[in-house]
Amino acid sequence: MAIKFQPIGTDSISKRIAEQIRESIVEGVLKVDDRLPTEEELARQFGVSRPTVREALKRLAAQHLTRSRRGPGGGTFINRPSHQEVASHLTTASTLMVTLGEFNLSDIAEARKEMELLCGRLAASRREDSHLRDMAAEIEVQKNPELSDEDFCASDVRFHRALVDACRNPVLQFVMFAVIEALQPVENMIIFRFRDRQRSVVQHERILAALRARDADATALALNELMTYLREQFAQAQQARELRQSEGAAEPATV
Amino acid sequence: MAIKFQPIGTDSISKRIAEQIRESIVEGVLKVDDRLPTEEELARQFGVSRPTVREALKRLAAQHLTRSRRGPGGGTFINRPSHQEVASHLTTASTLMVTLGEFNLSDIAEARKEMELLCGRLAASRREDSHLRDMAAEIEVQKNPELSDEDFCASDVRFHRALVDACRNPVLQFVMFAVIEALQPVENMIIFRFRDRQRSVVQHERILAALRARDADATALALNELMTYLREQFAQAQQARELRQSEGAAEPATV
DNA sequence: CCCTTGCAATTTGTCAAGTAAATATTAGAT
DNA sequence: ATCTAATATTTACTTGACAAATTGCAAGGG
Repeated sequence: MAIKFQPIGTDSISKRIAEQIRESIVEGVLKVDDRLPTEEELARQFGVSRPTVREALKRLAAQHLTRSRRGPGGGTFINRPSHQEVASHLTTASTLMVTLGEFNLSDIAEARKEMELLCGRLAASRREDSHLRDMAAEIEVQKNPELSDEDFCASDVRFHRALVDACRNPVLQFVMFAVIEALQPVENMIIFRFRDRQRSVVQHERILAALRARDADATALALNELMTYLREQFAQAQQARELRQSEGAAEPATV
Repeated sequence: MAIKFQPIGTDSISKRIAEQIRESIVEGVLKVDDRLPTEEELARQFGVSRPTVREALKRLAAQHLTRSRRGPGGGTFINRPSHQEVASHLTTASTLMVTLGEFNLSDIAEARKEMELLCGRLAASRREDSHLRDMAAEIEVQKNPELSDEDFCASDVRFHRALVDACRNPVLQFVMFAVIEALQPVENMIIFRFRDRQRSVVQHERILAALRARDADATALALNELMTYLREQFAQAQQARELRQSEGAAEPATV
């Protein structure tokens, strides 16, 4: 008898309570800014103690599904999921997956290349003058030779975010922000010892010119060159990092 | 005096504790499968009570950063973030954002079209025979006229997942699963009253044939047709839904 | 009459101590 | 030697209480 019984009460009470409330939200029973009953009332309704209810609410709060305020008129409310919060959540998750080696750098770099190419093509026809201004401003920043590596990298990220913004599709923006941000710490730590700033700036200017001319093919071409270049640098950097790590592992005392 | 005072200790203790532990994880102080001290010990170290520590741990558990087991040798451990868990998290978040109108359908449909086209192109050169088999199997399922609308839709999702799998980039797979899944409930509820199954199956077969021939352009062409067709159906469905909603709002008693 | 100040009520936040349940280890029994 | 039962450890949950924050109202002063 190798029947697969379904696990019954394996999930903890607080988890099941959180799950129940979450489902009420996605099914529309609880709407945005609705107020839940007080913790005491919830505890009574679920037939559990208040700390248990609180643990469930903390689970939901950790997912930005609810917020709580003290005092009269306070309580626990259903949150509208904001792009930023969910995106930051996604970003930290993806960053963690990179640092733990769940995704490797070349996979992310490839995904970024392909998706940014896509955004670039769309942006060529949809960009507004404001996007061009933002990108031009970042290029000016990047020309400053006094800039620290970190600041240069931050400006680079802003440039690419402006590019992605110009494609005017919220879903692509959402995803790309996470991908770009997930790569940033690595860029910060690794890339710049190999990277030629001047070359990046020239590429950025080519991209900007192509976007200004609303030329999708030229945009894709310039982006493709930049991304290919970046991927090479990544590969180099990753090799260097792996080398350093193995050296560090062999001789951990030299810290 | 319009000085902007910075909020001081506004964050709750449990939140700050969770934050501190989370940072230890991302900074690599705590590694995967490391065991945290017992709740009692943590409470002592942080100088707070055990329920407070527990709330912090529940926050982390909700993000799949930790897991807990009872008994000796039990405790709280650092989780390796699994693709599936994080993806499911992302999926529910994006589903919620769709249902709450944070993203609209046409934006998602466009993003899906563009990204799936991209996956298709990559898949043309990278697909394995196993992917072709999976897709062929789903097409066979879809040919069965006895199939319920729901089952047809589920098979459709599996077909597209197999297609995305064939591009062999974990990051793209990760993102696409969330996008495809986020659209599924809507497809389930709306699409099929407008959709011609036969036509979908024919398109699927064209895509499969193109992939089998490793012809990226043909794959993209076939996918583009299918996706364009789908987007039209979406637009139609959305209009119908909006119409129904406004009617329902005008006459809410007829439920 | 209006504005400020302070008090009270409400609700989340935290604490304390203890019981229940699960599970790995160890000792014991067959 | 192998299976079983006791035990210790650790999380899961309960009960009851107090602290802190925030809002609304009311009283007092201009």
